Amino acid sequence: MLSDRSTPSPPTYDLGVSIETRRKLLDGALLALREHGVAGVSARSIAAAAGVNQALVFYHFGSVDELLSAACITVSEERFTNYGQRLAEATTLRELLDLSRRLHEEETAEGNISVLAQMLAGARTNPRLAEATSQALKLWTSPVEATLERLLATSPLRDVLDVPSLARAATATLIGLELYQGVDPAGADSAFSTFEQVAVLVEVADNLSPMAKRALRTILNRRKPR
Amino acid sequence: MLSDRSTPSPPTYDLGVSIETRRKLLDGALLALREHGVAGVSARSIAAAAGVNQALVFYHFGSVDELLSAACITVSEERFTNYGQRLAEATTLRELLDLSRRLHEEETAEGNISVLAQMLAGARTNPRLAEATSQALKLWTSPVEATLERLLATSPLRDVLDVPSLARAATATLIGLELYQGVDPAGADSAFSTFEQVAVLVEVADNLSPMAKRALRTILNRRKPR
DNA sequence: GTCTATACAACGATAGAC
DNA sequence: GTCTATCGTTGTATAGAC
Repeated sequence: MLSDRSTPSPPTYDLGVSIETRRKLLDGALLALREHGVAGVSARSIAAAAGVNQALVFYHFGSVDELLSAACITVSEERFTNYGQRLAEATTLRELLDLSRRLHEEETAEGNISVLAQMLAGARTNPRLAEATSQALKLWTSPVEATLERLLATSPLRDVLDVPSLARAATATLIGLELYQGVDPAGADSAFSTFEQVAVLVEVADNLSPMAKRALRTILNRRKPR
Repeated sequence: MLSDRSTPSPPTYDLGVSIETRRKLLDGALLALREHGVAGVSARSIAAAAGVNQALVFYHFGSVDELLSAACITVSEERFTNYGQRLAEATTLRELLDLSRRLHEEETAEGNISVLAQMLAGARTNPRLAEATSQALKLWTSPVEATLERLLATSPLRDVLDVPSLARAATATLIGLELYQGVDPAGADSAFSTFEQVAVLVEVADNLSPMAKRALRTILNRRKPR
């Protein structure tokens, strides 16, 4: 962000207010998705959440799917910057784990994981949503992937646990837990703790003595699936 | 199953064909849910999939939500029997893991995991679906939970990895991966392999020498979250 | 760019003939 | 129990006034 300039100019350039409206629609889409889910989201419910006219959905984005796609990608891009910087600071698996928990709590509280989960559910039967969600998900996994890659660079687990796959598996688990939350909040919380305990197991394995590491690698490779 | 009796009697008691129709509707609901997702499922799409009249949805189940709920619970109950028996045969974590993979492949192929995922997505904004999905999910986790409980009875991991939570975490992961499959099939596959590798890590930890087990337990307890 | 008005399809749900 | 027919609502999408 550049430092502010003199006069209290209006928030945007005011090209006929269109940019503000686009912004409202993008936010409204996320709000509606969180409130009604992919099953209940519509041009009307989005417009209501955005506080604008329903016809503007089609004027600015052409269709509801297109708006949902744009909203999902936009929010992911905005979050991505924040993520990358904070994850770059982690120097051990333990720090990464602690940081991940905090980031996950933030995103869950803001409803962004919920948005992703709903988009993924819609993506199963809607190619347009699938395309957009795929892009959005890459934005979320890539900083985690980069961090893992860095921290596991010298680990014996590296050629047993494929790093990109590990990042994806973790992402999938967090999304699964988000959905689980809706039907069993207490159970989802304790499941989350257990997920973390298992992650600690990875960390422990990574801190083994050189001899123990070699032994572990042998065992894991012997049982490598597929 | 009792052994068959003499005459080739009709498949059901034929109380005006109603039971057959109910069955068709239940199957149709699952089919429609798999094909159109929770966002696109409707009384009409279900009736089409079932090959019956649309009005019968309301005659037999009162509402679409009610039918979806019944379908989800019914398919889970039917699967539950199969599961319980096969899981009871596992005598080691390794066997449990292999069996789980096979069961998961079967259920994914039949589209049952997809149904569960779509129901969970809908459940986030629909209390009726939430109630039903909660019941259905318990049917899936409980046999896994019982098996884990049995196999980990004497494990040092037992008071660190809460067994019911472990079963839930695994379920959530499988559901998350199912959704991931829709936007990145190759990525989801490799993520699944990694999930299994991590599971093997649990198994390895469980096979440690008594002394190593104690040391591990100390580490894990020290880092117990929350 | 934004609004009102409207076309038209699909939705849940019910009434009534069979 | 099952069907046809239909009501009222809500959905996407567009035309045209402002």
